[in-house]
Amino acid sequence: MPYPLNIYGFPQAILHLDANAFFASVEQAVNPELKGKPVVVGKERGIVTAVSYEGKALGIKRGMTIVEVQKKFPKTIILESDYERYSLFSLKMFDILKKICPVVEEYSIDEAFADLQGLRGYLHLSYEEIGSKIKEDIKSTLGITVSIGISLTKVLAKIASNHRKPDGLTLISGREIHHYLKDLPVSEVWGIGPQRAALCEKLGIYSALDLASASEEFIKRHFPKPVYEIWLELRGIQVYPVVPFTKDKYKSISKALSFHPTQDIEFLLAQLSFNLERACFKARQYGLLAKGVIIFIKDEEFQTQSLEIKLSHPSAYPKEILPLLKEGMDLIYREGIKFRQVGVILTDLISESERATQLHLFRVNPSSTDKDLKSLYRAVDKINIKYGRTTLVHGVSLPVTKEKPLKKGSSLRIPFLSVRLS
DNA sequence: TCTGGGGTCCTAGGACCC
DNA sequence: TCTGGGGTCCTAGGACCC
Repeated sequence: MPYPLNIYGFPQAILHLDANAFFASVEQAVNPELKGKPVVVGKERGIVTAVSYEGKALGIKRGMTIVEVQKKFPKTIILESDYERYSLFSLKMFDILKKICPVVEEYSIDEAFADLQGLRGYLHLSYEEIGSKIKEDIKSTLGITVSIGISLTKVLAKIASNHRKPDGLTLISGREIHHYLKDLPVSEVWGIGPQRAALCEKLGIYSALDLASASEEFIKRHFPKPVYEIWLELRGIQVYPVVPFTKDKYKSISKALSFHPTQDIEFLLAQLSFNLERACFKARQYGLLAKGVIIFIKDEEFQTQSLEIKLSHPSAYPKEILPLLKEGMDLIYREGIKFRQVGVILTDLISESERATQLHLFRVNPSSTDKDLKSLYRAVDKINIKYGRTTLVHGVSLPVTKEKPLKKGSSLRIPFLSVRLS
């Protein structure tokens, strides 16, 4: 098993931190009475979004319906999720991590990577001691446990943190890699999903070690680039860097909702319009404008069709964009076929300030309609933030809001906006 | 759990241009 | 006018992640 690099120690190291059953753990930390008991989060959605380890031991899994849990495991404590609380814990958890290792990539609400290169000498601690310290600090401060993996690359660090949990600490050095890959199904490697796993199997690759042991030439011939990168990472060669910037800019913003399959074009357009409104609302909240919009529809067989529309100027205003989407919809809608989802993606996002600079550069004054739109939507946003997101919608979107009417809601049409009064 | 929503990145094929 | 090769850019659709 040739591992050409990094077998003599740890010239570089990446740490992966994974909070265990995060949402449920936070609830248990906040309310000590829940400790040691099966706890499930997700009451408001009707399906399980997180399960405490006590619940997992009983056999409760993510995605189960709440009703099923109540019936089969009546002693389970079922809670609504509280994202603000989880975000706060997440923030504090990452702060603790950053205090010890400054180069941190916040990967998701409950996961992070850290670059440990050079830290041993600086902290006078071994990698193992660094990992232990992080775990202890998080446990004593926040009352939750995390699993930590340390290895040469992100992919290996992921495997390490996953190796023992909850509350695990696993180091994988270069010369130990094959021990950890030997019995690991290839489908459990980060970046190998169902499709690539199936391709692996067809080629006689079953374990992560099978993949790592294949020749470079073989990998390049049979797999797309991402798998080649994973192959390198499995062999201890860093491809994916730790990116320590907090993501504050979106590259795209999408909104889509599923519904019972239908061919009712009015309804599909309403969905499209409603999704556009939601996406634009989010873009405006972030001060972003889109230069392009993609619309997509999924039929009953989950086949997707999409169409990209370029905007003549950056916008986050449904009034301007909607007519174009209607035209686009005509192009991808097929008569006699039922669809289960339509969605929009705002792409090529730029910030409003960039837009302003561009206007300045080209000595173009924002037209009065531009300003009107801006102030109109500013007012709309204000109302929707205060009274609920479907208080003010475009008339076209109305069939969607009718689908789930607000209590005591009635509606009133004004030229292109509809007002729901409650 | 045959399929929830919101993201990112990759790729194959066509258009267009020397 | 036709043929050929090669680069770049764009678009639609996949695949994967949490």
